[in-house]
Amino acid sequence: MNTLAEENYLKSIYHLSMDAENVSTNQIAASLNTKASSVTDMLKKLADKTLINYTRYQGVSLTPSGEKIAINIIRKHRLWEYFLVEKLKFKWDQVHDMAEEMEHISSVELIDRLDEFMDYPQHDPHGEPIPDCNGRFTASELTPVSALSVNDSGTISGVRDHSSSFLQYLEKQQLTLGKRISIIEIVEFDHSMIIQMENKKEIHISREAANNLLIAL
Amino acid sequence: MNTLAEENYLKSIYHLSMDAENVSTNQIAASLNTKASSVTDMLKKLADKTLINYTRYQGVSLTPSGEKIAINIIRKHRLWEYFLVEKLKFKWDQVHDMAEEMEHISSVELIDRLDEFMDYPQHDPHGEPIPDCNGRFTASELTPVSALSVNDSGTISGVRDHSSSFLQYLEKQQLTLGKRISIIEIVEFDHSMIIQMENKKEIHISREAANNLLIAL
DNA sequence: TTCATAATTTAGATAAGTCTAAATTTTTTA
DNA sequence: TAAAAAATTTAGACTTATCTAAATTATGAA
Repeated sequence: MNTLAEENYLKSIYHLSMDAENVSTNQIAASLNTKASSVTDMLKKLADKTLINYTRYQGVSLTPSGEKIAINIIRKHRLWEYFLVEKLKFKWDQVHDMAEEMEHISSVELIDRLDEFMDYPQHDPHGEPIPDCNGRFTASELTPVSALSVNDSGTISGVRDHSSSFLQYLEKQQLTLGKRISIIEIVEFDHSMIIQMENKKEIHISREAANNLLIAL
Repeated sequence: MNTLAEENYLKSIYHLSMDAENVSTNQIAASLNTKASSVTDMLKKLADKTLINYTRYQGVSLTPSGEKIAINIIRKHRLWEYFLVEKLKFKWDQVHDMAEEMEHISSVELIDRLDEFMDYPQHDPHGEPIPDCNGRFTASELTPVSALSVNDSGTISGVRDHSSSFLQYLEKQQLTLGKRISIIEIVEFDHSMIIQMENKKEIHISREAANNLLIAL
């Protein structure tokens, strides 16, 4: 088994690998709120266990076994988030920190039964896909609202920013998962957008918000 | 907040305090599978935090704040055990190790909502009482079967030994919580007992088993 | 293409929790 | 009640994961 710290490093490397082939020491340090020197120490340890590919000064990538562990942690995180929202009625902006602890509960059978109990959900409360018990999942093709043009429309299906301030803002504007929206106007000056909800209500959102709100076309 | 190790020490001291006023270093070491010297180190630390009363060579007891923490961990342990059995359909002999990890999830609101989700259960799957959100609970008066006399009867309401071997044995004999039994005969030679189930079936159990099976009269 | 700057690694230290072996205190027993 | 035995504590060491400060390597701008 792996320690809690090791699991957090693997998860962080996995997430950072979405954006780049190789992940840098500083990126990991920033994402885990530690110092680069601490990261280097841990990278050596993970490389010894062949969970990552690491050459000094060159950044790292996950090996197949490292990736498997990372995906399993992410599966647990997302299933527990789903549980917290669907069964315990938490709001989508409240569940991250709790799931951060729960993702380290080790039992495989527990998580498989939880999955079954909730009827095999496909997405967590923020629209992220939930890997199945074999680690397989399809990262659906989502587009940021900021990439749309006037008259385009789609269904809100995810967020890039999981901060509670952003999630609470969306909640207040009723910009929640599953809602259909269409683009009414794009303000040339600051790239803010006016969007229309199904109930015809119009909402004005910043470029920043549009960039972090994801749509299925 | 307290570390995982601290929480486990407090819980152990709490349980051991059921049998004796003051708990000894060796008792704690045995219950946590560590060495007495490690226990001494931790006792100093817990005493510094005023979670225990400790004088060298004299054993320890919990302070009110230490007891509060211990009871909270036990509440979490028992609620998660209930969840695992009632919602995820685990057997009563499978849940201890999982709950041992889950009891350290810190969120108070999480555990209170879990309690509500399950409709405020009073007992865990082994018959142990579940403290409420204020830490209050009534340790019901249970009698070991071994203390009964011929013709006495009662309802199986708890176990002293939580080992999976004992629990599996009980399950196989259908000696599960809620079943009514009565004493038919006590064998003088080895103090084993012949008991009768509601369906008239007779079962022969050892003194050892009778000692670990608890009855509400 | 060289040199300043940024990124990364190494060296050495620290804190938590554990251990073994030795020293001390308490308890038991003769 | 004094010695032997048992229980407990102390001393010193180890591991994991972290840190700061210094050294090294890589990168990018002139």
